[in-house]
Amino acid sequence: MSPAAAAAVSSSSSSSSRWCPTPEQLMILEEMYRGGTRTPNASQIQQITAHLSFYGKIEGKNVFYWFQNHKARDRQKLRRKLMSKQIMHQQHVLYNHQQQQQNNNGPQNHHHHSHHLLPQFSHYTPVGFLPQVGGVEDASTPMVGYSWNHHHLPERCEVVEDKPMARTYGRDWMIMLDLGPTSPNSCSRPLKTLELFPVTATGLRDTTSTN
Amino acid sequence: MSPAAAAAVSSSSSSSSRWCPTPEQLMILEEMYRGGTRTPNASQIQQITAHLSFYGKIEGKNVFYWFQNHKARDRQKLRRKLMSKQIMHQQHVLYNHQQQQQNNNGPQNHHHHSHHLLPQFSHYTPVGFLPQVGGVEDASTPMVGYSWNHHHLPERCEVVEDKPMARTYGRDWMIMLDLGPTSPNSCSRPLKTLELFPVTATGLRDTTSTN
DNA sequence: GCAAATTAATGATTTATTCAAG
DNA sequence: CTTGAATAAATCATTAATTTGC
Repeated sequence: MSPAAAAAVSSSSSSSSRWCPTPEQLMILEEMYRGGTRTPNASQIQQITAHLSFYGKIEGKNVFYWFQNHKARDRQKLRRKLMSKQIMHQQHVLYNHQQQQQNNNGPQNHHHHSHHLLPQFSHYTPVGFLPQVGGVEDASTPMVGYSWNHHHLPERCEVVEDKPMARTYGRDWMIMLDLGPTSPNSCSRPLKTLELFPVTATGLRDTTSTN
Repeated sequence: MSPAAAAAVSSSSSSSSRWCPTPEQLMILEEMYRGGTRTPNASQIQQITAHLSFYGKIEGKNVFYWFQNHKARDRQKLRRKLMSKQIMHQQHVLYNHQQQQQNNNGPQNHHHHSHHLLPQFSHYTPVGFLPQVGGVEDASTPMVGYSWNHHHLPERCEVVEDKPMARTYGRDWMIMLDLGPTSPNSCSRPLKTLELFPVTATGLRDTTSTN
């Protein structure tokens, strides 16, 4: 899996501060996503990474992030869609309301079941969390927030390998890696022998300011 | 809530689903936090983990999570405090208002400089993010939200080494790990030797064996 | 005193937001 | 404008405190 691994690093340029997926990689990822993969666990990510590394430099975190972002933006897109639909609906209602007030005629077969209106136009749509299993894609069916119970998964959900155990908590995990190429800061704190009690964390100040 | 039913997970080894910090570990972590550490990077986390592993089983992710949670809850606490202060202030104003309406006497030296009121009572206090550098602790000084500019750091901030580049994205990263070693438990928790230690304090904490 | 039943803390995950490279 | 990267907020879940009836 190291073939392309070292690719860009030493050779020309790049050192691109961020991963740039090749078309093949992207295709594969999208296919997997379409196939139902949403939150791959550690081993899955490793596999995927290994697989994709054949087409170009890539790391596990890239895959991790890709799925996170894709999922989030998909959901966001969907939310936006629903919201606009909502707003249109409200406007529609409002419109009809005004119309009715202005001229009380015409049955106007508007079928607004007043229920199923979103909680409210709070700046923060409570859309909540959907279980991350099947493809959420279209969701022409509102089911705004609120929990499901399996069945309901829109056709996709084919081979969701994912350990079928209820609540697949990968139970695996990430650990830090990639300790800064060079001494992160002053020398390498002996690290062994643990200078008993650095009671004052002085050395390690964090930062990551303002974000 | 649930009956004691859950307790029966046979294997003595509880396989504690979650890390349980020993008093020593906790002490050290808190000291570091107090010292200013907020979002340690990979290498820092590794060091810390190494350190703490001397007092009991621990993983990098535990340290990572600990800081995340601690920081978040600190912020939350602070936010709550500010909010209640806000509310009290409003109530105070309201109270005075009513008083004034009811009986227009008494100068009531209430010193409410109407400015310095938070943007508004939007359901979502914009308190925002404080830069996580110095000890935020008391914050008797409001400085509600709004950016600082270094200087102002309360005494702590000594050696800020960390790349001084603005917006230090020291982002090194995590990679997946621990793909279930097939027999995760097994291995008897070697506990890294060290086991022999006056782990003392509260003999009950255990954490050792079986877990 | 002591467990079962509640509640409070807090470890672990997921989701939403934000920042900035290209 | 799109999207990789990173952080913060919200949430879930389990353990420790605490309360309560005996």
